[in-house]
Amino acid sequence: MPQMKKTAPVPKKPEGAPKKSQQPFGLVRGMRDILPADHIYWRQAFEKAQSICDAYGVERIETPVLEESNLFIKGVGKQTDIVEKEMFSFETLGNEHVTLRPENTASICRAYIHHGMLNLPQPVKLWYWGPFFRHDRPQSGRYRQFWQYGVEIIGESDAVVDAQLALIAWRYLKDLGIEAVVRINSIGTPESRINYRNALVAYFRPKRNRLSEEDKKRLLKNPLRLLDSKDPAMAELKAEAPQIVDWLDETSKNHFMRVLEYLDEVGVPYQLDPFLVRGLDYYTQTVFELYDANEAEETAQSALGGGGRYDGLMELLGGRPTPAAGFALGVDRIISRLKAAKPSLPDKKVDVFVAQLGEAGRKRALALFEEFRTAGLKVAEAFAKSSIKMQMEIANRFGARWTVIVGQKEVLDGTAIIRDMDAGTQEIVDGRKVVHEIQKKMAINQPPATT
RNA sequence: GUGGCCAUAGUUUAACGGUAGAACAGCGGGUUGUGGUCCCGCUAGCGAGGGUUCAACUCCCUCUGGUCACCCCA
Repeated sequence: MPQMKKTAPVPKKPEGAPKKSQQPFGLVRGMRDILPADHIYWRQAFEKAQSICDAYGVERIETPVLEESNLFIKGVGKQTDIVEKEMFSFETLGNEHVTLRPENTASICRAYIHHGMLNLPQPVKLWYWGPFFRHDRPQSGRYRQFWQYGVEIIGESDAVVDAQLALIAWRYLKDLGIEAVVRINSIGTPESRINYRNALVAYFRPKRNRLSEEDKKRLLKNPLRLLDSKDPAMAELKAEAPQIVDWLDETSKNHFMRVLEYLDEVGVPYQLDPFLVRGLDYYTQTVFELYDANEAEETAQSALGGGGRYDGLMELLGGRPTPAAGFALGVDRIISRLKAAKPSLPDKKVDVFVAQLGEAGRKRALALFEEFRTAGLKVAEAFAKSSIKMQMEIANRFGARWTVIVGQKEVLDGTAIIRDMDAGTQEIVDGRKVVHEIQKKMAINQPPATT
């Protein structure tokens, strides 16, 4: 249970004063509620993810939100920002050191090893959708609990997989109406990365007095990060800086070329970005990020997702050496684009509203509702309301095409009233055939099925 | 973690050194069995704590939160 911090003693309320109820609870920093109004978008995004994964033979996996801290320290990399300052870590009552997952790739590799998935036909293709946690400072498009949709393809080293992943991510966004551009680069093998790193340091060290304080730190700590410095003075320095492509071995170069060829073939727009390095240690070879093509400049939060190959991770986590690649997309950012593009999606309208009057009418309506529902119609009600006026108002709010009214009189007569909500006309029909009557009307009103 | 800006009902907001108006939403009415318009009413607020002052929502400080930028990422 969360404990309130002990502060100054709460002053006693004067006797007889109107008791002010407790201060309402707020949200924990960086957390947020996703309200019903937004679920139209969330649902759309989720269903699209599901269908595209089905189409590509990618199967769903969910790993726990809580993992051993060491999994991430080892998997993501001790030196990374994620591990150094962004993890929600704590010790359990059983003295376990656990962490709320900051990303999913390490967990999925853990699951792959744990369940012996190497005995499955390779590659194993998995997708996930769920919440992740990073103790970052909240900002536009950045929350401490955020959602990711991701795909991992494990057990295949061919370049076609890299291209396919970028394709799936790009295609997914496009199907949702978001034009994205893939920025892509190769960082080669761990060896070429180290060589390149040394070359970078050699290049920048003589120029270190021209670097910002921030960049000086990077030069010492993580020289690759110098490449995505936003310091304008860096622009010219970067232009002359060695590029990693020149440090790739033949195999890596070849691999990268093939990825690009495949992307050309399927028409995925990409930009070569020689300065793209990613913040997680496990990447090898191909790395890519997806950006909103309509966002003029790379503003802070325009990255919609990223991914790449991580051939060394499985072994690092104690499994057999297994090549793998994947991507993750930021669902929250996608949703905000969706909302911006279509501020109001039409509410799902209801076919029929069942209105009732009097106790007998209510009983009949209860049963009638079930009849409609079983028949597969979208139906709504407000049984708790007794005024017909109120019910009509609610029916209207539901956007009901028809309202079926049963009151005392109709129950006695064995009839029901069908009101056409658009025309404002109504007719009396046989109470046992209401559902059938509505279905007949729907058939008339519905245009013939599209081809 | 660092810096700028901000903080009034559920939401968008107004005003004032002497304790707050509005719009939208919500709820209820406009005679008892009928909606979308219109009219009326009701509910609901100064983020928390401290200081200055006769008096603070209004000035000052701290905290909390939001936002934007950096860092980094999704």
